[in-house]
Amino acid sequence: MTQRHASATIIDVAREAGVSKSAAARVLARSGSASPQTKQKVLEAAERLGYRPNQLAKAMKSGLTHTLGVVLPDVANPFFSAVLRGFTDAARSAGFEVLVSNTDNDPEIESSSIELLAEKRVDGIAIAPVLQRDPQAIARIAAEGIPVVLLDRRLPTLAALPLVSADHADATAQAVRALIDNGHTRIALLTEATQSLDELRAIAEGPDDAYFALLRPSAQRVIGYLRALAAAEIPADEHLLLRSAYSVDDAQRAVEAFLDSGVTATALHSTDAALTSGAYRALTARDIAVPQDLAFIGFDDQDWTTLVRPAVSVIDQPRQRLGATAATTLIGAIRGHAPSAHDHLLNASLLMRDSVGSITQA
Amino acid sequence: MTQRHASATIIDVAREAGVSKSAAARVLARSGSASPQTKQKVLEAAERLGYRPNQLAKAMKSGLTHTLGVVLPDVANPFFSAVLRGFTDAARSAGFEVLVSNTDNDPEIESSSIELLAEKRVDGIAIAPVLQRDPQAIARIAAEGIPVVLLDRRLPTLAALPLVSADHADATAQAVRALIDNGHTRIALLTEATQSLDELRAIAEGPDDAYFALLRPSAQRVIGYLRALAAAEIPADEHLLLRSAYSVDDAQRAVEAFLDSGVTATALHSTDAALTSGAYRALTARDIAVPQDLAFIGFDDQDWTTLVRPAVSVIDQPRQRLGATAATTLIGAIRGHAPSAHDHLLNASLLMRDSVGSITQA
DNA sequence: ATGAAAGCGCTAACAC
DNA sequence: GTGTTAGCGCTTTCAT
Repeated sequence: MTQRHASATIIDVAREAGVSKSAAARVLARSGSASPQTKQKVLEAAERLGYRPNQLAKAMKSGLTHTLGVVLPDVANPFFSAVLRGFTDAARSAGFEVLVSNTDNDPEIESSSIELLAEKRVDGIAIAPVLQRDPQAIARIAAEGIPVVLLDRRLPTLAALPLVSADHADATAQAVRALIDNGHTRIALLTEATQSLDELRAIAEGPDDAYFALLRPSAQRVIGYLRALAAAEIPADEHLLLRSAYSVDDAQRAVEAFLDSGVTATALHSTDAALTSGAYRALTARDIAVPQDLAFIGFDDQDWTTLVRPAVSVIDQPRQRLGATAATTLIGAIRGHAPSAHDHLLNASLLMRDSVGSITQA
Repeated sequence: MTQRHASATIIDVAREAGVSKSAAARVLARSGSASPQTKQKVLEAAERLGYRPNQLAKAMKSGLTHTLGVVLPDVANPFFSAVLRGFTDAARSAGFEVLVSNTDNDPEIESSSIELLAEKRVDGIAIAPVLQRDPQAIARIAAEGIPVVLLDRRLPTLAALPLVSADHADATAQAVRALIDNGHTRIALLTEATQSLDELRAIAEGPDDAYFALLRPSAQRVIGYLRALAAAEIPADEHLLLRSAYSVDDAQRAVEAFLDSGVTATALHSTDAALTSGAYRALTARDIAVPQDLAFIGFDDQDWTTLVRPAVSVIDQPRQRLGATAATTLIGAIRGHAPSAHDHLLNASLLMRDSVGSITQA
């Protein structure tokens, strides 16, 4: 079989330099010893031939490809594209390249992507997993000892794998506390969580952190809301929990319905980027004056939040840092030959802009 | 040397099945012939052992990694993240995985990225190149016969390489024509091109397409503007060419300065995503009523353009399709063993929304 | 139909 | 200090 783009091999270099294969290999890999003359002859020969080491061959010997895999729902989504940026930056500065896959939240695609990455012998994989009951592919590679880190979300059945995510509950709690500090007590929350208020309250109040940790981000955020309210002794109100599917349109509908319902609220916090866009659309569609009629805090520092007026206050997740942390965690596990132990919960921060006003005590 | 994550090899499978290595290889690769019994024994053994083909070894033999490289300025930039999405989708459906690199428009990073991809023996590389005078790394891999396609921009010294990009001149011309059709004649253009009006006009009027093709996107867009004006017999006016560096802030400053200058214009078109954000900021800062005081057409279908009011009309580049086309072009070149010949200029489209009004003829 | 053997490019003992 | 050799996992003649 002829090689496709026959570039010079170490053998070619050795022949050109008039030394043995291993002599050439030694100087090219800066390992072992070689006389100055040999060194020079080999280096010159390599230069002349435009020698380029074949990392495939190196990987076969060493078992290390210096390649990381990252499996995400969609790299075109601003959140994940920022995560990917952080991931590739950290990977590259440690000498790793990265192979990306999109899953579109399809479990089939996810598992085939993971299999492919494993066949390509990546040294580790970061996955923002599709939320499903039986993530076999992930479980399998993890069991085989390939370093894996979960991104953004955890799966109940994979509780043992390290997770890198924002501290979702705290993120939302920060927003709610800020609203409370500004005098708000009727605070609506737009969420895609589907659990009942009672169920969520039980978790929020319960001491069972293990159970909490297995919740999806959306639910953890509601927990943060409930805890912030409780800390301020503000009762939670079923009617202030606005439910929406994960889509801009549905979020808009949900918020419009709420605004039309007559339920009173002085503030609104949306707990996700898409929901935030939908909520904002609803506010404009219903001509709500922000922050006079309603204070508003969105989620994720999207471009548009500073382009509109008033500029929208948001909870900002450290997106790039999430990616970078995932990469370094993985690399640590690869280097340390030990499974990367614990979770990394990074703090989100509140970017206070002009969409929140103070309520003067009556 | 011990392998890192020793997964079963074809030898293990052969032993488990009680056949020879080559027998196992044949059934596992569905090549050559094997008796039904052998086939079954091998398949079962593979299943039992959780055999996973080692693509590294396959690649060593075949010289094909089924991996594509893509080198972009920044995957977190919405334009490039969409391009990347299209690229990975097309790659994956043809059985290729993709390795990404960010360059931040740094020539050093670009060339080292390319070298690394070449060392990993990717089958082809798509590059949105840093605009520089001497792109040695690209020239080198291209000379070695590795399939390369340029994305979005061309380099004068690499005129021979195929390019996949939007038809920049036509994109801008579409916007300008739409403004003209709505009665505008005083149309300002925000650009990062640095050539003088005379220089650009010479190219716009000249028959020298070869020279035009080597211009950077920003300049090609101005050419489209000049041609659209010329077609309507509207003279170009130096004062209507607003110059800005490639940044939101600088664009804002440029537009604000223009608005403050007293030069009259009834329409503005910004020729890039960042410039569009900056221009929009300036319009809000100066309280310009759009479209009454000024018609506005932006560039790239960014999220916020439909969140603000009035919704901003934009020129939309087929971002994902650009990426997908780059991938299929590359794959064609890989399969055909022939250098992918010609360019692909994809058409942008005008998304007419509410930021353009008609001028009633006086 | 099946097995033996060579070889892709590289590294690492191991002799000399 | 240098060369010989085996082998990473796989495909592919080539005999049998």
